[in-house]
Amino acid sequence: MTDRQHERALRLAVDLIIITVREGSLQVLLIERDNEPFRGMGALPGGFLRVNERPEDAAVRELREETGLDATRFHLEQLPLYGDPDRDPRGRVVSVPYLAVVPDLPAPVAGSDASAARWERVDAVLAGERELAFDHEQILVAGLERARAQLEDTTVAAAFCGESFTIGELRSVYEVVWGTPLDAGNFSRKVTKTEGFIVPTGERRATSSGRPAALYRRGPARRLHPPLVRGSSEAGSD
Amino acid sequence: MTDRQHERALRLAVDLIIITVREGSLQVLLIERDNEPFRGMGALPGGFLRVNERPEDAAVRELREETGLDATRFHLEQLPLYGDPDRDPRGRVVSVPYLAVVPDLPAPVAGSDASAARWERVDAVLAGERELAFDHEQILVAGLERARAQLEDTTVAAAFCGESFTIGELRSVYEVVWGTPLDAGNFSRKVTKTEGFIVPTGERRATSSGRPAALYRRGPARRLHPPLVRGSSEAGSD
DNA sequence: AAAATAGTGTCTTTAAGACAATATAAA
DNA sequence: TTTATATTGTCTTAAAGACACTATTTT
Repeated sequence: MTDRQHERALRLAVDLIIITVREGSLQVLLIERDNEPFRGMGALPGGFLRVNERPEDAAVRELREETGLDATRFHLEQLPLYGDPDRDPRGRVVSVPYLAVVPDLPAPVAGSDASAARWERVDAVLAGERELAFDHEQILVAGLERARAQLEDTTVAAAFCGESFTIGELRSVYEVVWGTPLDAGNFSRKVTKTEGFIVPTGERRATSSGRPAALYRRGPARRLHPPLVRGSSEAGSD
Repeated sequence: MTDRQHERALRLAVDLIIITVREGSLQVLLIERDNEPFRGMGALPGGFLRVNERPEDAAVRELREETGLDATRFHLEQLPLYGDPDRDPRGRVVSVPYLAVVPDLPAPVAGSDASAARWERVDAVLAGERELAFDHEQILVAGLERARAQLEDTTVAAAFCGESFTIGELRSVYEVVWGTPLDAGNFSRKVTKTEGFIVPTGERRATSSGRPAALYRRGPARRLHPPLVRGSSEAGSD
């Protein structure tokens, strides 16, 4: 078998699904492509793997280059790759998606390469208001489903919050990401009784109105047993 | 940025973690390498992706070439890839693992390419009795953990069994894969009451001794809710 | 006081898990 | 009859879920 790699060299790309909860909605970090193909369309941040570079290192580097974010502060989870031969018109590009869940950050773009990086509402993107380049919508959908599943049996929801947060804020993360209301009382009991999920700081925070809530920070536990199952509670305030 | 891919071309390989329950133990399909590097050592079946080939198609092709098995009959699940720059002494090779759970098959090797394919006990391999090439032991361990987790909330255990099977055989799959005994009565109730997991054939099968068991085949359900949780029952026959 | 949100009490239901009891076969 | 495995019964406990109720703040 002859070595004809030069005919159509295979390249490996990393793509980043960076999601957060902002302004009461689930949002994803997108860049605007300023090169062909798909010029002007939205895309997940990402880029090609360098020779002798580990995929995860490439993900951290690309995120910094394109958005100014420091991914070493977050947990990046590698998801199954996308490798259809014709998924990229530029040639044979296999994409490795990385998922990160981050708190509401002040501004995604610092003094960065592609300064067109910005948060966009996931519901708007999936409703077709913002068309994504390549198969990035498909990759995004898979990443979202993964994140939703992760909320069930990991403590990753706390990664959506800042350093300290109230139980109501944490519940809001679940509600926004899952798109379903949860019973406030039952949720409160669940997270406080799950060893190591959240630890009280002793302080309180006054919200706009109502009784001020106790503040917590993320605990050492990373897995939730028993899990916090989706599609459970239907009760809301209305 | 210059295009210097030819310096060290990146290749994508697929590796297959094919596991089964045979002779009362969990076994994995391994080949013996007859080329350098790692000549004579065990390895997961696999090989390089061809240009314009989808990764999953490559997995099916390599499995057939190396072991004679037809992977289109099984469900192949893609796992996170391994891409450290120095994981393969031949060059820059990124490996995509695929996991498949199969019933006890008559003989893995037909008239195949590498006729050295054979089932080996997972416990023996992990005990170091059989050293694996590359980082295949690490890949195997990740695949096994994935399979164990899948037993919890999917019906994949039935894929370890033949066309028809008894509840006891299904339970044995769980016990062998998880390495823990389960309570026969509780297990029986759980799987029969989970809608769509197994459907009775109406027949019975006489085992070596004892009351003959009813036969079932796999049902349409693919997910288990509520899940069948590991580390649950400690009770066994002794 | 009224409104709003935080957090607790309590009841019901579901399911897990332990383990006894029964059923049906072979030796 | 003994032994072995299958299957059902029953009780206990853990946890989810519904929802009423109390607590503490702002307006």
